[in-house]
Amino acid sequence: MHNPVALLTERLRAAVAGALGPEFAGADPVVRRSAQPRFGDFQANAAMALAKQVGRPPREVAAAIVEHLDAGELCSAVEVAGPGFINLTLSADALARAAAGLLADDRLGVAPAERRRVVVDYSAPNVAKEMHVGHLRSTILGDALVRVLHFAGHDVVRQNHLGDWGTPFGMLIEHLVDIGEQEAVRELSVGDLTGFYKQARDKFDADPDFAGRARQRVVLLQGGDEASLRLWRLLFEASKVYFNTVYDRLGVLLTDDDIAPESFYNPRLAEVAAELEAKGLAVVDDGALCVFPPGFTNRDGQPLPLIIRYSTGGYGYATTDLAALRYRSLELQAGRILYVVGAPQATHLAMIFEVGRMAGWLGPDRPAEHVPFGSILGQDRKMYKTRSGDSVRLIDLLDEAVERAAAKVAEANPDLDAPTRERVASLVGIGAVKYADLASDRIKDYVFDWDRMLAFEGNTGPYLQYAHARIRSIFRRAEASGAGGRPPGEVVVSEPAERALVLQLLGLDEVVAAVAESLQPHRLCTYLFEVASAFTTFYEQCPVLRAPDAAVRGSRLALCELTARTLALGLGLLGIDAPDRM
RNA sequence: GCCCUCGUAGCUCAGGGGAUAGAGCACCGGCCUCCGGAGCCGGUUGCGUAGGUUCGAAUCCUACCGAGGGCGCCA
Repeated sequence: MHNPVALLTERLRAAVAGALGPEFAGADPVVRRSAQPRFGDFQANAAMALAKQVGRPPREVAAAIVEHLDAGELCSAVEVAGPGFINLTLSADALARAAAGLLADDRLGVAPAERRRVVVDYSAPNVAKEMHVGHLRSTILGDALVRVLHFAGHDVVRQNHLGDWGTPFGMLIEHLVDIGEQEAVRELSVGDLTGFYKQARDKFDADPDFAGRARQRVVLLQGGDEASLRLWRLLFEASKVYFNTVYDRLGVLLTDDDIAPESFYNPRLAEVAAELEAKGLAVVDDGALCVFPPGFTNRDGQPLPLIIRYSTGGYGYATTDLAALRYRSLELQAGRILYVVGAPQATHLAMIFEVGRMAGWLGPDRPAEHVPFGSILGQDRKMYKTRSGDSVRLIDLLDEAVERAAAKVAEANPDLDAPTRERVASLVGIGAVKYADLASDRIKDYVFDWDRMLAFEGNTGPYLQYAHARIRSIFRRAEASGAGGRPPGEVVVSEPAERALVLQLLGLDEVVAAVAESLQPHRLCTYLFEVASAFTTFYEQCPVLRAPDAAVRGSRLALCELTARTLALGLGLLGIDAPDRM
């Protein structure tokens, strides 16, 4: 245990119980990083609230807590300040011991969480349809959350809920028949999905004959017609090839094993409908089988239905979503089910979850959570589009990112050989796009801006990658000078910049736990940026290679090592690679 | 009409019960012959509005204003 907040909370908790009686043993001491250095490293803010409860002056309560506090080997100073804050300053020894602990720990102090099976639904592109910026957020956020949850110690099950079923497939299959199987497969697998879909759509709208064939084809397909299914599989497989090239480019963890498409649930739809009916939850309304979860109303204030079975007898996405929810809960045995899906689907998912609870598939011990996110906007504050008004193809966006990054990298470091430069450009370009997406609170829309995301200054991916590469270069230089960089020495914390850096490095456990709980990767981004900032100050004020003596030099190299590892690990949890040179 | 989300510095964003609200960019003025400026220091400007809860509110609640989104057989 290297997490100072956790350590101090434990000690303060005992002190509160000692000072005020065992009935207060459960009270949260409210330990936080201090707002300013003159208030110490941490502060415990519980005394004011507790004073109210026990009817004693807050400073007196704070003093009593301090009196009962056993933190001698942790703190060099403990004092009551202001209205009743308890300011805690960690001793240099405690900081040095904690830093040494981090250095010896592959997990850099991150304590494993109580293991749960967490199902994460994300990405979910549509077969025979282009991946665009909307899929970008779900894919990147989902990937980062999967990595964080896994590292935190959970058993993560990825679910890529591909859109591969429904009415559009009639027209897509007929279009495939029209242009020939080989040509269709070629177009789709190389990524000309926009053209393919649009042509089918145009014919559907313009040609009544084609539209009729398309409708007929849907009936055949959903009726299990083998010839139609074979054509449908062609579409599916070709699209999968394309999706995998995009995923590969993006560097996300999704594989074919994670694909659980809509069609996977087809055999379960009738079952779901029957179960909801049997439980008395679903009723027929206007010929459609519906569930009316409480609390949802339509325009006219009437109860809003979740339609389980259309009056035509077909099933829609609501039923598929319910079948998926049931599968994840009962068959995958999920302890937590996450949906990384855009904010506009909030009402739909809330209804799905409510029905899931009514059906007994969800409960307090197995919750489903919507992880909503906002839209990507252009500089005009409207949905990010190309100049011609089309949605931006994800693959084009990634190409442009790498191209722009290549120019930046060539400028920053002209000495890199061509293959390295190419590799670094890819890591920096993709990293920049990912980081820009992850760095602000996901619930808000964010403004897409190439210049800002690729800047080497500010809270950006390239800045953090650069910070990491620069630290690695210190070690290369140390080794080249023959003085030897490794193994790093024993940590000694004396300078203010050193203690600030160590304090920051000790915060990883907290932030990883916070991200795993709140599902907000931007907190990790903020943390990493603060690590890099603290390092910059340290590097500015504390000579490393030209330190006054070998012991100080060894200690500072150890701090460099810890910082580099923290940055690399943290970026890795966001799905971003940190090259050793760039 | 009802519901959801958002509104913090000129711009892009953190902070989401605790002390004097921060960062990057932009602007102005200084500094450093520095381990690859990821430079450093100082200055200017801000919590949409009005109430309420609280020892304490940018943070929680209510209303209003503004922006975006959703609201029955598409997914």
